[in-house]
Amino acid sequence: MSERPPERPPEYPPVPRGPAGLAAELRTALMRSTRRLRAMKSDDDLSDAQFSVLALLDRCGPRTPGELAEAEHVQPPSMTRTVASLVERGLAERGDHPGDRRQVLVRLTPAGRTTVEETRRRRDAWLARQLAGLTPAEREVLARATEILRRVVAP
Amino acid sequence: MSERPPERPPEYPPVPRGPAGLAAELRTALMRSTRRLRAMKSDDDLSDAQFSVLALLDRCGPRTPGELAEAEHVQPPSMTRTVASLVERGLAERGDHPGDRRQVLVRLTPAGRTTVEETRRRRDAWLARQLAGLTPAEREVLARATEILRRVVAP
DNA sequence: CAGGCTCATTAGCCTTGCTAAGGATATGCT
DNA sequence: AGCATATCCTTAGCAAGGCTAATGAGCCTG
Repeated sequence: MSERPPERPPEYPPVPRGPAGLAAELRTALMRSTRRLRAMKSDDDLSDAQFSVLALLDRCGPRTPGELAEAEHVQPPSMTRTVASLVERGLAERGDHPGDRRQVLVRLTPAGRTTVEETRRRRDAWLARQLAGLTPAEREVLARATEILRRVVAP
Repeated sequence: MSERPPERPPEYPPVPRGPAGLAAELRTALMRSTRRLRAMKSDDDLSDAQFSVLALLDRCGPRTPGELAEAEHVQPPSMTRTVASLVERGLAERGDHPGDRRQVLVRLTPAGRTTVEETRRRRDAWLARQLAGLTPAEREVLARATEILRRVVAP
């Protein structure tokens, strides 16, 4: 087996074009990119879970905790906690659900809306810098890949 | 502001081609894809952190905890714990470092090698099925995007 | 050979996932 | 109507996996 391997890991293999091989390389690239993006957040930032819910509320409007849990692929108690942390910070608020008093409608506060926009800008800054170093043709490939990914992993 | 919004969220906007706009849409697509992939793991599977280290050891050969921590963008104590869990499961083992007895070399066991290959196959299966439904041209776009992402987020 | 540095580990905290269980409200059946 | 069941959110308690601070072993420099 490999004893002490070379200092620099081997060059990347070419990306296969068939579904199985492509899946392996694409998955790795997606995971690593996401990890890298995640690492760019500052310490006093919102957590991932918090920001994700905030962004969802911003994009889709008021939602019940159950809907949020389903959208985030999380169990309801986890969402209860995330929502509670947002409410504590004054970024969201719970309100009555019209017509079903078991349910609750979570909505952004004005502060929440501001925060989501600021955070988004900040988180995108690093990636935007990297993309600025690419050629227009390369950005075109990424833009088209984005569209394909949206469909492939559509909820 | 938006009161009870439409049931179906609005159609996705077109993906901008400039760095800033592209960054926003690309980041979202990456995050969501990764979340979706992550959700595909079965319950008795390795955790993300565990699998990631196992895969790294498989790809790059024996490494010290410190090197692993750096590669995973994690603090050393976190890696100590992850490595410990892999050792407990019999998937990795600690061995002496030649020439520096403070350090430790973590390496895969044969069981670890088998596990990483199986897990990889299983995790890729879902994505491969989705990709099989695309046209060759679309897969070509994803393959080229993979190559670009590798460079963009390179460690 | 003494002091300081590096590496791994331990201890202890926090967040965020989970399941199980509980309370309030809605719904459906008789 | 009245009671059983279902649905929805929440509470309680556990586990995983981040983090920092502190510890101990081994290396190295002056």
